[in-house]
Amino acid sequence: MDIKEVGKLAGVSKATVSRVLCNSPLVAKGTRKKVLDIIEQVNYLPNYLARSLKVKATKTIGVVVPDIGNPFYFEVIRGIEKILDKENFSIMLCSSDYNEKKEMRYISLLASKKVDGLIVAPVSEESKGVDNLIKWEIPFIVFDLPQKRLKINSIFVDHSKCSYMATRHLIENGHKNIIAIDFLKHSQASSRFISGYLKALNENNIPLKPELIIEEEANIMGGFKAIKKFLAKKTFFTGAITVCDLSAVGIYKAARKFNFRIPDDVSVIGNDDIPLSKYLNPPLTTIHQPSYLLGYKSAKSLLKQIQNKTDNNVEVTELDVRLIKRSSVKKL
Amino acid sequence: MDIKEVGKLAGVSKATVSRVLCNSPLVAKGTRKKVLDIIEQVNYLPNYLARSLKVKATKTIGVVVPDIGNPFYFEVIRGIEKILDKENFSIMLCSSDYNEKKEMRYISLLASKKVDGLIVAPVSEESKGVDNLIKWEIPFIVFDLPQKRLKINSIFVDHSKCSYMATRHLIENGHKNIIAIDFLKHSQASSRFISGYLKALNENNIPLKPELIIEEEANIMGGFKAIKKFLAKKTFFTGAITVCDLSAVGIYKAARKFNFRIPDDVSVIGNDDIPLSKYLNPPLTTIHQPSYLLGYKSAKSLLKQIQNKTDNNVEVTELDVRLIKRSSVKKL
DNA sequence: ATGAAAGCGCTAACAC
DNA sequence: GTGTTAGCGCTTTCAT
Repeated sequence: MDIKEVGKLAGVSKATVSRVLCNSPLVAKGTRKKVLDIIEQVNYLPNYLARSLKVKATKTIGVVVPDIGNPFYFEVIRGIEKILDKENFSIMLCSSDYNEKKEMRYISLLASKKVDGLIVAPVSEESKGVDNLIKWEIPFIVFDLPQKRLKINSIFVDHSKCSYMATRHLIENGHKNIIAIDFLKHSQASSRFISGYLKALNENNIPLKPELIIEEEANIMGGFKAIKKFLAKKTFFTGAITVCDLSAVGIYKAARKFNFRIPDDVSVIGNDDIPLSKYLNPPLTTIHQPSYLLGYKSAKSLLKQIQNKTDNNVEVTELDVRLIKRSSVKKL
Repeated sequence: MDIKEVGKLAGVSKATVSRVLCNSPLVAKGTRKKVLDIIEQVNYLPNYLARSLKVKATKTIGVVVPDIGNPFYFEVIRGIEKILDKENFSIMLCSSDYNEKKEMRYISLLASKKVDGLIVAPVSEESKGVDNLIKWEIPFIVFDLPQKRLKINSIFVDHSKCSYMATRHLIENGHKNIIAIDFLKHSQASSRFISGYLKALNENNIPLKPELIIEEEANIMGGFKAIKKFLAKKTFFTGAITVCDLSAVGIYKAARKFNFRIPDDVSVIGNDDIPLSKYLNPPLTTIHQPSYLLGYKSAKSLLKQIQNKTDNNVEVTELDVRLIKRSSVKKL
């Protein structure tokens, strides 16, 4: 069933049907009703594919995040959804699994599907996918990880600041042997998370022990594995910072399994402050990141970009983070 | 940049370009290379919109869930994503916010965008959106809430069984005054959650007190509000069952705010067993639902449906649930 | 092995 | 106000 057929049944041309579908004022009241009745009757469903091909807009935007299973990104997506829904845009969601190849593939895919724009949380600071977006002249905005090449719309949080604050807080509480659990990089990108950690150690004249740094998947299992490895190597530590709260939960898991206590035996500080962190046992001390806002602002900015094609000035916004003290850190 | 232009640059017709794009064997090796080189050179991006219009398939499926912010649905989506990704399908994600109107709107939207199929967790047992899907002859599968009209592909969990098990467990622990926090219905649909609760009370000769039943949004805030209202009315209770773990967390929140203890003052049992429940303080006793599997199986079944158009037998699968005893219930 | 041409379902410019 | 028509960018017969 297409507009042509609807037109035939209503005794008008397909152009007229199209007009009533688009709410064009150029159609007589009676005709409109006639057409609408037929549409109702035959349960006609417009084909947006055809429409999009013609008008060169799909009213959908693509979102690619590193891990759809992380509540942090969920919050971001909620923020995106909130504003996109208002403007009748749909979301196409992809999870790159912290994999640059996959990220690249998804970005191409979404571009081919002619999304009107993309919101991407790149896996590295030099995403090849982002380079292509520029080449293809597709509106997009990057969040979470700032990209090194400056002139790109982005809104982010300084990850090195997060790890710096966490490490410093631990140091202030008398900790010197602090492990850092970063996310697993599928390339040898430099890590802002580690650089903040280093800075804090440095400022306090604590020599770096490289064996205290580890990379694992940024989820519960990853955090668990990290601790398992440290324990196996009999590494001594009293504090831990993690790249995300989920990894910190992995430490909680390890604590039950290997019989150590948080914070009595090890103090832990997470990063991102997912909604459930405050209800953990013990409530997790963490660095709060404005995840919902990250999504909200990204979507808003992208939409603006899509709507006023003219306005080409780039916006780079850094959002604040703050330390949330709860009960997973003990003073030595 | 389109295939015609690419063809011109490569000195062939657009038909030939299309053939190399589709990996057709009917193109000479040399020609293929020539075309591929140009494509690479000019950074050509195929337009899947046009392709989809022609081949009548979009390689994307629509997913509509009641609440994208609930980790339970996240898990489901992870399961869906897992298998769809393997088959190179994309996901269009929508959140109906437990609102039937919105659910209907999204289903129409996705249908208009010509998704190849839909996975929907309907808000009610008689979803109007689902009715339309049948009319439009679009492949789909329903999960979570079984629909009353039988002949529909679905895979679900019996919610009345969940609440029954939870209530019974509380009764076995000596509780008689048990509140039930259901999700907020925007229509007056009957609730399977409540019916299981009723059944357990009945079997144990505990008279129903209607004032112990409440409907709130199925999230942390909703659970919190429910308790606030009970407290305001000085309702007496020692146990609580909730429609999802997030609502149970709302009780945890209320416990801190209003100074009661879990499980000493009130025992609580959640429902769905989100990944973080075991790390809560105290670890939450709950009914485990196979969320990831729900998504995984739904996607698998939908894909089968899409691929063998012939095979029209419907599959109705009920998945098992089980009580997970942790530490949020106290024996009276 | 390649090209010409029809057509997927729609919109919009143009004619009346 | 309404109809006719030319595309949007692609795939796919049908010729050659």
